[in-house]
Amino acid sequence: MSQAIEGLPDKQTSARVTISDMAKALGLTKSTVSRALNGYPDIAESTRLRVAKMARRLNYQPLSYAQAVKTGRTRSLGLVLQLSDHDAQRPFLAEFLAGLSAGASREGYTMTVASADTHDTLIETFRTLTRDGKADGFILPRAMVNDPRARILSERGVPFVLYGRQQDPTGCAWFDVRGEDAMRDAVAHLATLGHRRIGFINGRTIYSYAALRLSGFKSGMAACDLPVAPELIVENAVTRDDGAAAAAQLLDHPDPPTAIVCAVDYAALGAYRAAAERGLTIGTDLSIVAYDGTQDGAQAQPPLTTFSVDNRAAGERLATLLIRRVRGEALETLRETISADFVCRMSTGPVKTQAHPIHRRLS
Amino acid sequence: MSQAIEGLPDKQTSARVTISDMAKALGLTKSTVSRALNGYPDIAESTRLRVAKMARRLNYQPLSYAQAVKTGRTRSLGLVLQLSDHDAQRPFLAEFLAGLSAGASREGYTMTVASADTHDTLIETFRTLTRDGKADGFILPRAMVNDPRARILSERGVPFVLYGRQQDPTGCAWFDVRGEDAMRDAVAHLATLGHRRIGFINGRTIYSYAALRLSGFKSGMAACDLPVAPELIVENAVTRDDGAAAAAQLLDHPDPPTAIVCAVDYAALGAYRAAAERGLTIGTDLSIVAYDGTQDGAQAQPPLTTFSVDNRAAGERLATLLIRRVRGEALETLRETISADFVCRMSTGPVKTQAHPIHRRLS
DNA sequence: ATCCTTGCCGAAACCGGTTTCGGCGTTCAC
DNA sequence: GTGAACGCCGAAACCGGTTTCGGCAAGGAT
Repeated sequence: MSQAIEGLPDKQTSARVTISDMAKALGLTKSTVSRALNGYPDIAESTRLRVAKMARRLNYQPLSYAQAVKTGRTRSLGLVLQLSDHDAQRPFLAEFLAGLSAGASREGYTMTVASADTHDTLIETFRTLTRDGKADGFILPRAMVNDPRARILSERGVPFVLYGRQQDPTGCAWFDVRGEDAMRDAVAHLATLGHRRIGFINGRTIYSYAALRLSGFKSGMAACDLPVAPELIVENAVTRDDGAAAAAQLLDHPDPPTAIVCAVDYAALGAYRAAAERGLTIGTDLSIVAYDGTQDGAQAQPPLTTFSVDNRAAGERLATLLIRRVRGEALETLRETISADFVCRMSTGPVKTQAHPIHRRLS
Repeated sequence: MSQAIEGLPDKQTSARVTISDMAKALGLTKSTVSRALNGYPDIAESTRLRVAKMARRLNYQPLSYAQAVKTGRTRSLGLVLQLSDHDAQRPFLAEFLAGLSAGASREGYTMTVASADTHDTLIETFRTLTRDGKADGFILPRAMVNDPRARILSERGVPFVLYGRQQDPTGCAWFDVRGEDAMRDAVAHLATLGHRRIGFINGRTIYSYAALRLSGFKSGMAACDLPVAPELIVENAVTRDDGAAAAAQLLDHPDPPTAIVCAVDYAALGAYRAAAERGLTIGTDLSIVAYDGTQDGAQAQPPLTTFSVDNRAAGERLATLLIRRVRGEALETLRETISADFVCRMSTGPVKTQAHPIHRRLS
């Protein structure tokens, strides 16, 4: 099948080194070479070393798809993009993907990515991808509270790692950034600036991060001896428009907050708009802390105080965790979390005592 | 190798249909089945139909990696992300990738993506990816004037398709959006608004799009009988900062432009900043037309008049073109361009006759 | 000395496909 | 009626690996 493509030299000119070449060069059979390379116990340590050395000398690397015929594993990690997420993920993707492929390639793995628009095509994609051995396991970004992807893959016995956590950890490996800690620290930061009436704009509650960040906000309030006002909590805001609407609701309250914690940068950027429409200056009349560390937050006027998450690093960790999972490591050792980095910029400032004179609280 | 992973059912429970199953079900040999499926001429039309029908009934799909052992082709398209592009690509990537994988999966292909940070790792990545049969061909986003990727792949006989064009088309298939037409139309649009002194902020000249867009700008000026002022042309501006600096240079000129065409949305957003610093209102004091159709442009104040490119569609086309290339189609039939869509928003307006009274031209 | 392990490796089957080769039965020309 | 050509399919080799099985030689126990 070496049908030369018109105008191009034959691909086969740079011949690959096969296991038979190795065997010939070593005076062994290919079965021995294979077992030596794969760490079988019935190979003498001395020949194992000889084989390894020769492999390095000849730059031999087994063809993953030739291996796959027998083993069923192809040394590639799957990622299925969900296009319905019109909200976030967009700016993160490049960094995230770079991290994933870096982590994968370090172990000789590659990333295969597919996409799906509807829920049905999503599970169908997982089905065909695993059936056809296109991926040995999957990265599942944006863990949901009841994640259908995790359920399906568990049923089918396909390894996966979540970006995000689950209440019920059975069957799940994961990596996550502790957003709840960030929300707690956000409240603490605002409290030291004198804010006592603090609102919270949460992200989509279908995702598991939302519950965590809300709990972090609440525990932060409790830690500062501040009451949590249910009327100052809005959920499911992830876009600028969402954030503007949510912030409008908070700011139009008879007893409005002097500060808002947002679970998502873009919601905060929407809050900027709502504030501007009401003649409030961010950082003085209204303080805002968000979470994500997007470029747009840094570029905003004023620059957004937020918690930055390193999506590249997350990708790297997820890839290595998944590889370890594929290799059979136990779930318990495959759960990691890290913290987000506080980036203090200009959207937070000391509370303005006379900010809302009419509705001022007497506490 | 069916080592059950702890806590998960065995993957083999959902047994695949192999070509031997097909052969048995049809009372044929697997060689006949294979040739029937692959369109060999020595198979009776009647049996070809029987085989095809059975394949559909049994939902048979040959294992790509099993095929690859013989054919060397694995039905996957490669994409290598260059992390050095800290500028654009970021927001496009999700849409672009979605388009790629959609186009690929329609033909039974998958996308394998890798990343590289330096130039050396870049070519090394291509080398190993092709050597190990991880991809049958490559998508090369952001064509450069002298593209090292195209050179290497041509030498090695590996199929590829450029996103962008080349002056020397030999050996190259491509897809591109005609940015030069957009720049021409941008000038025409500004000219009908009365602008005569128009600046141009170009993108990176290492990329092939820059020369095209510049020529489009110039031909647009010529078509409107406007002189091209070399002092009003700045190149290599792709970020906000770049754009701000470039716009500053133009606006501080003794005879400043009343309108600026930007080859890149983000540069235009930087120009917004430079204009604001000089007390100029975008849309009245200074008109700006850009190109890309980013979200940030739409969100800007005022919303940016720009040319929107459909990166999802581009990805789809690129994938199908590459597949056709891999299948051996001639290069000449594998070159496509489309036009960008003009999105008229608020950053352009009629020229203000007394905009810069002191330096006003007497033309 | 014999028997049984044990360590170590070769032989061969196997995985799921593709591709070459050869041969059978018809059909056609002469 | 015979030979050649052709249409169609089976048999078998092959691709580059993995894995099972068996056997040889050395060493230890008896």
